[in-house]
Order: sequence, then structure tokens, then C-alpha cells
Amino acid sequence: MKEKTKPTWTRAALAKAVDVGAETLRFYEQKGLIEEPKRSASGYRLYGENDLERLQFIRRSQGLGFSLLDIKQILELTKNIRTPRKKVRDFAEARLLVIQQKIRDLRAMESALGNLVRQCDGKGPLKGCPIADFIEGHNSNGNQCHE
Amino acid sequence: MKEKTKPTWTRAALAKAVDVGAETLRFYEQKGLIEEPKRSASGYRLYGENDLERLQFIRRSQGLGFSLLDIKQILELTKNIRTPRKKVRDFAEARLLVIQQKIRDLRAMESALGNLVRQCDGKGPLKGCPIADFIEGHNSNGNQCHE
DNA sequence: CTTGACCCTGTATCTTACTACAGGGACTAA
DNA sequence: TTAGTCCCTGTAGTAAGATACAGGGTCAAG
Repeated sequence: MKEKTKPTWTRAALAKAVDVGAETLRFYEQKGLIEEPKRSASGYRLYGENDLERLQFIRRSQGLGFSLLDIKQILELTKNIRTPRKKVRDFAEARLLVIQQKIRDLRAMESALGNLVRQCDGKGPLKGCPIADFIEGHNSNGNQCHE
Repeated sequence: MKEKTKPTWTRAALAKAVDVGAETLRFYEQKGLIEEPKRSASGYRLYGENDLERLQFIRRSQGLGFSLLDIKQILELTKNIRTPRKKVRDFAEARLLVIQQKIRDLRAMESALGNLVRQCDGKGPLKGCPIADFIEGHNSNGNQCHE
């Protein structure tokens, strides 16, 4: 419990630092995604380093397609040192499967679009259309494609 | 323009086949994501194979984090054989960048969670906590973790 | 020839994740 | 001391993506 001079932010300052709206911080607080911050004498919220980190985690996780509820659960699980080991492990394993499936799906789409970009280079007729293939569920039939 | 006996579905049947609610089909139709289907004499919607495929594409794309608007745009682009080549290519290229970034982010999370699963195997103390690392923005400091 | 499952239209409601007031207090700079 | 810009609380509104409901027509089985 060392007590070095922790930097603090006001609401708008923290919001700016993590690139969210100031109101969003109040919203996250209501939803239990961030802790209730300390207050100044006049009742202003005063945020610390930990709030900054937590918010950055929230935004990164959202970017990966997790809902605020998902994020809340993983934060609750991991913030508590007393959480049983197995619970954290099971949660992480379940998430891992979801993530791995997403990666597989994205790679399929990447490959389909990558082919399109390579083949649709703007000249000559096409042999097949990877987008059309993808739309039709990865059946590789040589359709006509974009003139 | 061959006219083989195309299978048709009613609204509920198609909805079941692609695992969405029946009302969702009407919603997608309103939003222009699927074409207005043919109607029976009494006004019932009659869907065909192409509707099935399109809906499967929509659901896959949604699973990859694309909005209905994104999906509508790519469908509109690709359905029209007359779409200029360059437009399709540019769109695909932009999408490709987004997809590749998502894959990178997901892999970072996969790796963090994968480490957690391997290290938090339920026995002994931990050297570090990959979830905590991820929360703190990939700084690898050896924190305590879940007892 | 009725019952029950489906269909039609139009509109209303719900969830998630914000975003925007309204009405008032606090702090800073001139 | 008076703007101007922040802050407070509570509540209302928005956009996306469905999902439900009201009031009625259709159709196949028994």
C-alpha cells in the first residue's frame, strides 16, 4: 500500500485520455464497469491510473466484439484475487474457443476478399468471383463477376 | 435463365432453416437486405434458394462483426454485375484491412487467454497473470494472480 | 365447417450502448 | 463579480437490430 502522489483526472480529462464521451464514464459507473471514483470536497469525481487502465481494457475488448456484460464478468472475475482458480480457467477457456472460431471465420473472409483484390485488378475478365463464392457459402463455382 | 423446379419456403420455414425469427425476415426485407420475395395468390411470401444463401451470408457476416449496413453495401455492390470493377476492389481492400486488424487483435487476446489457460492449470502459484497483463495493456509485469 | 397453425399489415416495444437535456453548483480568468 | 467552462443529479432520447402485438385472412386436417 504505498502512497505515492497518484495522478488524478477529472471526468472530462479521463474521457479525453481514453477517447470516450464524458457521459460514458457516468454510464459505465452506473453499469458497474468501473468503480465509483473518489470525490473532491465539492463532489467532483477524481479518477486514478487504475481507472485509465480499466477503461483501456474495456475499449480494447469492445473492439474485439465483447459486450459490456461480457467485459463486466471478466473484470469481476479477475479483479478478485479470491476468485477460485477453476472459474477463471473455465471462463478463459470458453472465451478462447469463441475467439478461435472468430479468427477462423475472419480468415475465411480474409482469404475470399484477398482473392478478390488480387483477381479483380481492374483489367481483363475474371475466372471466378470470391465474393460471390463467399456469399454462396464457399461453393467454388466459376460465376461471372463485375463486367 | 433455366426454369427448374425451384424449392420454395414459407416465411417460417425459411426462418427456421437459417435460424432467425420469422419476423426478422420481414425486417430484413424492409431494410433492403433481402429482395421482396414472390407472393402466392393469397399474398404469402414464397422464398427460394437464393434467399436461403443470402441469409446465410448475412448471418455469417454479422458473426464477424459487420453491421447490417455494411452487409447491405457489399451485397448491393456484388449483386450488380454492372458495378465498376474499381469500386468493388476498393471496397474489398478496405474491408480486408479491417478484417486483418481484427485478426491481429483477436490473436493478441487469444495468446493472452491461452497463456492463462496453460499457466492457471489449478495447481501451484503463478508467475504472472496474462489476463492482468492484457488488462494493463500488454505490460508484462509479474503480478499476483488468483491465489 | 370449424379449429389451429400459419400468413398478412402496421405499429409498438425491447435491449444495448450511448448521448443529450434540465436545473443547478463550483472553479478560473479578466 | 461576472462570464465561461467545467461539474453534479436525474431523466429522456437515440440508433441498431430485432421482437411482439393487434386485428384480421388462409388453409389443411379431422
